[in-house]
Amino acid sequence: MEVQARVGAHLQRRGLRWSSTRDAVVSAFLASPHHVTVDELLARARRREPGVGHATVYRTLRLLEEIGVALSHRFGDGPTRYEPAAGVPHHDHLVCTACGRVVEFVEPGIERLQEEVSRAAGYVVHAHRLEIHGRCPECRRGAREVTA
Amino acid sequence: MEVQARVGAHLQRRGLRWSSTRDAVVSAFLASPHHVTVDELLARARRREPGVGHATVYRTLRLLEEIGVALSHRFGDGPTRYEPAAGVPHHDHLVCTACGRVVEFVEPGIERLQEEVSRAAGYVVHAHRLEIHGRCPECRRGAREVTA
DNA sequence: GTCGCTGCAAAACGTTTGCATTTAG
DNA sequence: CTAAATGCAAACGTTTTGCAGCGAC
Repeated sequence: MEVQARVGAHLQRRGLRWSSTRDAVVSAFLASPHHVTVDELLARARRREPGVGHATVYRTLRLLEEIGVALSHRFGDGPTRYEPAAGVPHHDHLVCTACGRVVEFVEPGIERLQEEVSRAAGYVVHAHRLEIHGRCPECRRGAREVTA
Repeated sequence: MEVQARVGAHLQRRGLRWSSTRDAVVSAFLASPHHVTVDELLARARRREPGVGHATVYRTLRLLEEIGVALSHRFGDGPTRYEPAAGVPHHDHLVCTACGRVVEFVEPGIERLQEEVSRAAGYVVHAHRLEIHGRCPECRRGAREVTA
């Protein structure tokens, strides 16, 4: 597993350890769809390691972010959501304001213009984040309610 | 004052009232720089009406957002920040990851591409939000620390 | 045997809400 | 007089932290 190896290398380099709990959380993360919440991850990790506490999930996710394997987003209100950063090309998000569904998209032109703007302002870019909020096609017909 | 009139009209239309506390908060908001926090607003409002509670600031800000006079942003971690929505053209934000400074910019090409992406996906856009995170020119030279 | 990791509970944080009271209309 | 608005404190949901014990190396 590519990602596991990458995580392992970082842990070793920093004198950190590989535990079965950590393995359960990382595996849960890798097996999850994009934009999972900590609670969803906790439930999945507990299927393998029933005693996992939620603090551990938070701590592990922070580690994965530092390593560059996970990305976090806060769409609208609720809890922070996580997605893989490794092996997944950069993309932006379309968020439905009615049902909460999130769609990913890539628009090279936008990426390029962002680079230009940043360069012109003299910034060294670390990250960027674009969210478009609107009603998705399904929610435009019929009174579907908020689900996610 | 244009904005005050707009707020007044909405209040009347909805059977809401214009109190001196509300006036203090709205004035504080209008007199503040962009991207103020609730705490900053509270401090400023208290200069005129010392007893204001923070719940009132939150409630008033929510009202201003509903009316379309204020916009909220959550850059990175901290508290929600507010800026005027009326009379200020749409813009995006460059956030310095070192000092927290926020610069506004407009890039019509990005706006246009966002519209195209949304239309292609069948979404009806309500809002969009683009943040670019990086080191600002000042923070690139010298080890300036996080301030905001 | 070290020192990092863990679960738990408690704290922290920003925000919202319930309620008794005040106040605008 | 009615109902909206207020301040306070308590509640909320999410995330972080302190700590004593456990477990990897």
